[in-house]
Amino acid sequence: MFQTSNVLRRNVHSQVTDRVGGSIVRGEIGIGETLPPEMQICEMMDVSRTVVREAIRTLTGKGLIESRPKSGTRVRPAEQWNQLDPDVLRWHLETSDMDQYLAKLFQLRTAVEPAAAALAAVQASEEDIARIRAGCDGMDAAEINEEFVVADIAFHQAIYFATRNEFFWPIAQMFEITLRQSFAIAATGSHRPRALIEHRAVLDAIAAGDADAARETTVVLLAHSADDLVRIRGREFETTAPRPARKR
Amino acid sequence: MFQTSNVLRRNVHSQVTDRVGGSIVRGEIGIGETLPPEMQICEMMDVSRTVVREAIRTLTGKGLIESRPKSGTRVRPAEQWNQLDPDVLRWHLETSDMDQYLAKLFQLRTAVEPAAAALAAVQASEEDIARIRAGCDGMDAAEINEEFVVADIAFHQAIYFATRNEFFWPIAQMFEITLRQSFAIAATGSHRPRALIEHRAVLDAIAAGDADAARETTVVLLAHSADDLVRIRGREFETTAPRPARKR
DNA sequence: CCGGATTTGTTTTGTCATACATTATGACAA
DNA sequence: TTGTCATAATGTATGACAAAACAAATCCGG
Repeated sequence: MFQTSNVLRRNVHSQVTDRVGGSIVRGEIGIGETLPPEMQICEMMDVSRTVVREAIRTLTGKGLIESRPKSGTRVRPAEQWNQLDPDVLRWHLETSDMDQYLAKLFQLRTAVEPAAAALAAVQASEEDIARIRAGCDGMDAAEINEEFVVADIAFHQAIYFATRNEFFWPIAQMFEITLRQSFAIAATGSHRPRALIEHRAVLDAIAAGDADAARETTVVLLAHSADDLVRIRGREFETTAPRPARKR
Repeated sequence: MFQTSNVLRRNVHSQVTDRVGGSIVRGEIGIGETLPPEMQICEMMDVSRTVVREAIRTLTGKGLIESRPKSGTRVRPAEQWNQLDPDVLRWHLETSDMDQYLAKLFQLRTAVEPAAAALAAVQASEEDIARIRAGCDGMDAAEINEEFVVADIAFHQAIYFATRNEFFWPIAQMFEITLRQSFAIAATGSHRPRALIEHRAVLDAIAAGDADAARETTVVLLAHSADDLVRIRGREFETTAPRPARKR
């Protein structure tokens, strides 16, 4: 329990948060179970109670646990965790593999991003559009793979922000984690030109205020990205997306 | 600054969290600005530094602020807040009006819920389906309006949970807040029978494992719900949804 | 003698106060 | 410009006490 992460963090309470949070997400403490009393955790980790309590407050804020005098601090049902929180996400990634994460992320993107693009087409300000365009230009100018991925991610994030609906924003945050974990997701080689064209198509639709076009171009873009992913990672992703113009 | 909320909470640091968090979401502290030093907040609210620090940790955990020695505690860009966090949501609701909240929530639901239903059709376990069915039955058996809304919400939440993709779950959480704030959103009078039929249709599609049917029935259900909302609240909602079978 | 309400006790979190450590920032000096 | 140092803020530790919740023991009426 409370295995030490190899990541060195600035202050002590962040480290404790990391260890306890990791243990919970990893399932070592189980839903509904109570963690050890604060004083015991202090001894286990050789830190003061101040630090332990602040870590507990952080985790409480993320919805992982809840405390009551006498009865102790219990792990809440996973359905109530802030699953999109960067830390929770990171702890998940330390457990489950990248493929599974990417599959789930793609399920979410397939659900949300077309609608987000449509919304952006209606709601985006000049600055929002400039930001999306900057992403495109960045992909264009990218020389190494890493620059390309960074610009790509910035492009997609900008679309979520351009919806002017803050409930879409946490999804954009998730790309940061993806970024840090893997640079191998970029469209490689011959696929890059096509990706660029498709990104421009989305940009143009949003800039023109054409919601339907924005949605459809995004559907195409995501479908091709999924194909690339399958090719790279060698695994089928259960998106259950309405494929753009097929049987149905 | 730090206006006292009329909500009485159990422990002191929750109250401080409420006041400071509210001030930030309300925009009284502005992005990038630093809040007063901890000791000053202590004096302002007449509490110990322990309490203030734990409140700050909570808010840090929700992505609202970040602290550094000497330079102080600054408000982070709203794009990095955990906008789906129940507390953040509540603070938003104390500021912006319910109509605006409902409109944005509906934009999100329109984007996500059809895909979530489709995913659920593929992924749901027997327990998941039983849970969805329980929502339906609850709506059926409901006598007063309040019971109907509770069951309705449980139904939709169950669909998100049935996706077996935890990234969809925080959206289901949002319904709790809606619930607490307003019971006037239910389908009223003559609309209730139709709502029931449409909910059953979604349930049947999911139970049958038919992803396409689940998606389409959900689109219809949401479109009609939106119509009801417009009728009740008297306001047009910008969903930019692909209307089911119309011009386009 | 029994059953239910009440009291008391104990454990754990919640709050306070104080002292000191650490770290960034900005001013001053080389 | 660069380096050093003072300073002001957050970070950490410790010890004490308050409050709450659960459980056991106790009291009292039947």
